[in-house]
Amino acid sequence: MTEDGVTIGPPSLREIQRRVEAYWNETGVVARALAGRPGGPPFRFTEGPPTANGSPHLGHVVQRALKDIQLRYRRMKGYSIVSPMAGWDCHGLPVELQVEKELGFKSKREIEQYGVERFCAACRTMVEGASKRIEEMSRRLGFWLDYDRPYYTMSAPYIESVWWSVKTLYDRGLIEKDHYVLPYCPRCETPLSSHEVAQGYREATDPSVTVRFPLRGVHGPGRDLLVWTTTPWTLPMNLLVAARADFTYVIVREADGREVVLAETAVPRYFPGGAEIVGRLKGSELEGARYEPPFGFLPETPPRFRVVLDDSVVAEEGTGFVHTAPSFGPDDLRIGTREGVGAFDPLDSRGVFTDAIPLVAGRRFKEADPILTADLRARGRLWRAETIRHTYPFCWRCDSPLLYRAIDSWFVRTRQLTDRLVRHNATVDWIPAHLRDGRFGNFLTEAKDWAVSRNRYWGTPLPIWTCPAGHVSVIGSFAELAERSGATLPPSFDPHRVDVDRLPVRCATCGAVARREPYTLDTWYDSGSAPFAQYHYPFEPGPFDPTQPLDYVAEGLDQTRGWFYTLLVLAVALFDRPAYRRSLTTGLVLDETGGKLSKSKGAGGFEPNALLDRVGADVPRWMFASIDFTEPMRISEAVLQTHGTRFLLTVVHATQFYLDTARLAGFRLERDPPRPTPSRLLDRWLLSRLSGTAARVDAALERGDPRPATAALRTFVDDLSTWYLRRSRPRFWSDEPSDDRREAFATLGFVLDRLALLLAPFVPFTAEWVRLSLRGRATPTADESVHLAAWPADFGEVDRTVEEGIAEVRRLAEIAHALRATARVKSRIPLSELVLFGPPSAALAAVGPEGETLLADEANVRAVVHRPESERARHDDAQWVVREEDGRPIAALPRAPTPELAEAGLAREIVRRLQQARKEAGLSFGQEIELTVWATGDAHRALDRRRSEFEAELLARPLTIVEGPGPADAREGPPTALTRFEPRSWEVDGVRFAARLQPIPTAAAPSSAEPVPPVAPRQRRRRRTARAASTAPSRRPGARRPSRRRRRAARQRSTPVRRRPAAARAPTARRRRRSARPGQSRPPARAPARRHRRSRRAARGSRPRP
RNA sequence: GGGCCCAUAGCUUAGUUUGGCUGGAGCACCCGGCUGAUAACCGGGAGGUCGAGAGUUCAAAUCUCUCUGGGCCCA
Repeated sequence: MTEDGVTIGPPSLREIQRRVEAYWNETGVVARALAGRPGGPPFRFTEGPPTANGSPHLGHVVQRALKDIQLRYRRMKGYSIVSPMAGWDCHGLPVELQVEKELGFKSKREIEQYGVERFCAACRTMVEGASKRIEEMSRRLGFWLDYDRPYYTMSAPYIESVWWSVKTLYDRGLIEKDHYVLPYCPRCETPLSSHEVAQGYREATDPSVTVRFPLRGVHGPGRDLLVWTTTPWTLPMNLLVAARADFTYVIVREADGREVVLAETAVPRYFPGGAEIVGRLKGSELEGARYEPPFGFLPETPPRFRVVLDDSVVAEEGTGFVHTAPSFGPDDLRIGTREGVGAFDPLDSRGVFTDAIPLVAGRRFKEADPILTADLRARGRLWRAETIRHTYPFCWRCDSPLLYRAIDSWFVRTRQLTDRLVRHNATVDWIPAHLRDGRFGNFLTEAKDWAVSRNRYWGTPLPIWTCPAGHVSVIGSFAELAERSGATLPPSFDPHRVDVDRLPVRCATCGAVARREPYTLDTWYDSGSAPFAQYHYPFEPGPFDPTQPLDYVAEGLDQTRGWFYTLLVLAVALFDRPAYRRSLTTGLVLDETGGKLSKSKGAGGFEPNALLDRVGADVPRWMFASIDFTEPMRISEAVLQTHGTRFLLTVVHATQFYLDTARLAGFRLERDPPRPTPSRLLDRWLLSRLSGTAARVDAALERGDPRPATAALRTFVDDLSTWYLRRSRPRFWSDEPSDDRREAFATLGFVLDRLALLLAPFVPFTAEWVRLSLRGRATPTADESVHLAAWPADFGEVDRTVEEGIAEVRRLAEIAHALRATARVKSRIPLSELVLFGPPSAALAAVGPEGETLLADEANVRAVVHRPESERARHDDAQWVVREEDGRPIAALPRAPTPELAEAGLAREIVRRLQQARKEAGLSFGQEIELTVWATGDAHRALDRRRSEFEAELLARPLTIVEGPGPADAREGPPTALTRFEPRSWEVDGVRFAARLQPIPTAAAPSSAEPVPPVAPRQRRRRRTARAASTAPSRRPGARRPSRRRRRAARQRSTPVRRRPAAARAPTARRRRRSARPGQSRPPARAPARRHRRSRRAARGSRPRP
């Protein structure tokens, strides 16, 4: 990536995001990608429409990231995405309540006074605003959908398609009106879906009363049934008492001589002190027993107030007799219907008692509890009154206690579909797999009929009309509506309640004016229609194929009861097929403490826009594709770092290393470079690793699960950065355009180019930057985008021999490092040989001398030699450290270097200190210096013999070597801005030396005239330590003495230092020489020193040390 | 009350489908080393009752049962 033709780098992740966004915007890449390649096979997809009623949260981010990964992969594979449309779920109670809140409304009456039309217009405005916010977040996240032509569930064509489906279902007998018990919010004056209810359970205190129901006839008088309830307000509506046929009931004589009847299992709960049992009978013997109703407000016919048998009665709580008020419980209604006693509901739509129950007329339902209880007590009917703590449902939006009541409602007869739902679901590939037969399968078999009507305003009007004679007409299109109403629909026709209800629809059967059923559709019905309704099917030709399920959907776990369910029901009911082939389901996103990220609580630092501002899109994308998203996800800064930042920075810096070195070497990567065929072992190894990684990534994405792919990529990038590059650096620094250097660049360039392709679905910004940077064009065109490139068709071969050989080299290198640690010989000091006992392993032998060279370099030994195990004895412990495993010798290393090697090591040591001193003095990489070194004895000899080497590596012109102890005022430790050019002294392993370095002023680098502040030494560590210190104490209460390192860091912190941005540093003469381009800010690290050293060594015929 | 899922080092996790090597990584920590692409890197160390218990088996992180804790759903 370039800016004004000048390479800058390495950029931050945010900077990468900014540049890539600009490039996409300028070149129109997104539109081209969305248009797809003509003729590609379809990949069927539908965006699950988010409810447009609030601000985006992290839950949106995870699903959008995962969807986008799959879609990008399919696009690169040549599929045509059907459809890439964004979509918005516009209707429903959440939207209405949000608007009510904004308008300050508390009841439906206020809406009607305000005007339904105005109210719906306000809903529309709200939806448009909220959808823009989610759209904006999605765009920033890099989720490429067609946001310019989205589907809205509130649009006229969409609604018409929904109407078509309602009519189709009705014609198939799958939609009916029924009287059914539903959770009902008296404040919102509408039944709620189970999905909505589930969000509102909480602990509540309610009355718990046990009431006497005196028996009549053969079982009475003088004997009472004990009946328990937590809803005394329903007692006036009691019509029956249910008992269970197979329970044993006992008759207990009380102190006053009266007898009560209850289940035997309930006796310990009701008579903890023991009971006088005077009789026993089976529940079945009580069938038909008549009793006095608790209140006398209702007529006794049809035959009410008797004991009936039902299996819903449980032994665990209550008395074994269940108060049955058919309008106020599902079992109650079922029993009441079965027994033909009808139903009775004296509450109005706000849950207030009507005059039918004079005792509590005008009271809200719960307010009746104490009044009715007092009345029962006064009449001697109350056996016991307590309170109980239990979970009770409240309205998830307005917090009113809900009630269960029977209400007229339209149902989709999903129970008629159960077999087909289960059968089609069996073909779905669920990720995670257990959902298929577990939670989702379970839900399918247990699901009740789906109540789809809502007594509300902002929703798809239920297209069902009833005439006074009771004839039902279902209208399935706007044309039909026009025909039946004799009206011409204006172009601006808005198919919501007001416009639709203006039209005088006539009954198809008798011609009378019919009235529309005054309901809106459950908004889940809207979204479940998305696969066909987004295309206005069947009214317009489009890509929707009714025979084909979607290939892929991805949503949160909550959608098993929501969208996944309604999609399936409608797919089965309308098209008799599954709705999707594969479903990826994510767990909940939690904050770092494991708490919910609710909108009301706010999402802290993880609010999507704040997060995107902070770290860009690729970090959360990579994170969500890496962690186990099928379980609840605790998101924290640490997780973000571990699973996001770290990986991306490694990719970026590896790329930047290539860019810097390739530029100086004048290497240019071909566009779409062919796979090189290098001869070097390391290169072949890297290519083989790439091949294996690519195959794994492809298999994982094909399977629809990104996790194995990100795991493989993480390992690969780690291998690339920490092994391949570490072992290959000198090749890239090489001054001569050798075959070796060319192969190194060709290999790394090719691998990074391919890596960009493999990363593109996951981290589109970073991948784009890598790809474009490699091409190095000042103004890249859309054609060059990684997202318009084809997924690699051929992954290349995995070379097992090479991979196993390198694995063996790495294993042996670890042993060699361990031996050095035991011998306490620093890596910097070369040793003569690494001895390997026994014949070379097959893996090592297969990679030949090159493998051993690699091992020798890594171990910093002059040679790797093999000796028979029998020679173990010749490697005595005084001279050697030996690694043994299971009593057999494995490897050995000399305990000390030869004098010659020790001197070479000492020289390295001094160079290393002086390089560090250069850095600490704030000198740029190419700055030439005037250097004076004072040393005595071995150190002086080591220096003196390597004069030219020192000059070259340290850019010391001139270099003065003085035999002597150096200036008395030489300081130890890192310099300050003031002392950085004054003499310093060091002590290394008992050897003292001192040096003074000063920059040589040049026209281009007037360093003494324009002082450069010293670069902070160990800046990284200090920063990290500071951070750790700020967070650690809370985690580690046991106050330990600070480590030596920590104390050292604390000392260093006290030195004020400033760091100058790299770009601000003056260009050097060297850089000017090497590149005609202006403004290059950073030549490759250490390039000058390494180059000189390597070329001289090459001339001498010795290997460069690692 | 019922269903599904999860539990491996301080944190993130591999291994569990199909029982078999001394349970493997990364971060963090300690010691040492290395370091001008990297927020790094390399070696060593410490840290694990594989949530608890029981069972099956020659052998259990893995299979079975029970329990505990957590999550989600249903009621």
